Amino acid sequence: MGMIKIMLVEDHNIVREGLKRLIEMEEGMTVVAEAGTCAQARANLRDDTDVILLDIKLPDGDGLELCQEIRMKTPQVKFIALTTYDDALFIKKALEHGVQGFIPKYASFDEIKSAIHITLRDGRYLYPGLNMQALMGLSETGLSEFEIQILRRIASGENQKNVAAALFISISTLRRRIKGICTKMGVDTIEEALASAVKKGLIQ
Amino acid sequence: MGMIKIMLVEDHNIVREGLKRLIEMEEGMTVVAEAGTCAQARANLRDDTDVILLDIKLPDGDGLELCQEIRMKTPQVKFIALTTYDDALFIKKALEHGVQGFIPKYASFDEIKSAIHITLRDGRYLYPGLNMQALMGLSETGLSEFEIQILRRIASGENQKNVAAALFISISTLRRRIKGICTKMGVDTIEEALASAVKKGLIQ
DNA sequence: AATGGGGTGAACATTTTGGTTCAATTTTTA
DNA sequence: TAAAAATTGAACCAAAATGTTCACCCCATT
Repeated sequence: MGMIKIMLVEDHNIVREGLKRLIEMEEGMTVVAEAGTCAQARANLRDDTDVILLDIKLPDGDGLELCQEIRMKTPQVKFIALTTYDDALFIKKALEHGVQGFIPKYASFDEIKSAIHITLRDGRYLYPGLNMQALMGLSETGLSEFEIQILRRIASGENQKNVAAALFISISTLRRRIKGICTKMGVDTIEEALASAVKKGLIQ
Repeated sequence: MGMIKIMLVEDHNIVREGLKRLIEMEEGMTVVAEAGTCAQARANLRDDTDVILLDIKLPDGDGLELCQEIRMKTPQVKFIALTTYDDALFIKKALEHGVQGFIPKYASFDEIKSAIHITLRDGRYLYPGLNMQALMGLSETGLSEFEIQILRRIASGENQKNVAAALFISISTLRRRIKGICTKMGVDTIEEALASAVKKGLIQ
């Protein structure tokens, strides 16, 4: 019959066990596999899975790569990412990796249930508040990929001379871009910009 | 009878609902109150609560201040903090605010149950792995409160001149401390140190 | 063809930060 | 107490980052 087969990939046992009990209490849903790491997910994946509820951040790697990998093997499976408010910026990237649904952890279980049903029916689902949040998060910074590259390199200890060389721009331009970054982020120093960028998950 | 009355303070609805179901399934435990924010926690607090399972990070403030506040009113209540691996550094601070128990979110529910029982029996509980993790976390950085102050100020956009003045040390000493911070953190630049510190939750 | 905007690079001066050394003071250790 | 070590502050210099101005090129508009 039409039992929805769900796999849980989530490193927090509390969340995973809680979700499992909640799902098992529902009619028409069952948890067929669980994993707390990317490695476990690869091992425990079952071909007949309908939906994978996936935590983006896993102890042994990025959940998104895992997602892309699994979709090669089992294209029919739908992914729903469990995000936190901090992860809103990842939505764009997650979509590129083939995640069809997004639901924040602060959502209620009823909302998760409908997320599962709607994702299976329509092939996609975006939690109502997330869309705006993501846009807000992006417009707050509005940084281009290039500007984020600059931040990443500075955050990894390179000086401006090397950053400019690595990105094939002059020191002048680099300085202009840094100033632009600070303006966009509404801060005064590159240090403040870095702290803010890390907080927002723009750089790892 | 000896029913343990539990309050849940946790902003992620999934976690909270899951915990609630898990607890309600247990003999001898019941959830008497819930909250997703500090404000809700103040409003929903009941005098007869035995244990509060508390997420440190809440949308409208620090769970630790809330903890201290509630302990004034209802001293008999025991607090168990739900931490993530990133929060290990907060253990020391949390202890000062009167948290008696610590359990990471990646612990299993069975471990949470025993955490609750042991905290009530002994007045304290520390998840086995956390102690070492916390020490590792601290030894990884080993930064003093003063050094963290420095990072915080630089991260908020102050230049070294102002930081030194604000902390009543000379520029020479400040520079020495900054160098010490970089050495301790194993990085080359203050920018890299900042990025790392934000990642580790040392500064907000 | 002329105009103007956006982006880039160079060339200054100035400020800020980092490297090094030395003297004075406090704290620890023998 | 005396010696050694750690901490602080000052001075000087080098390096890096920032402020400012100007010229150039590309491209779209007129």
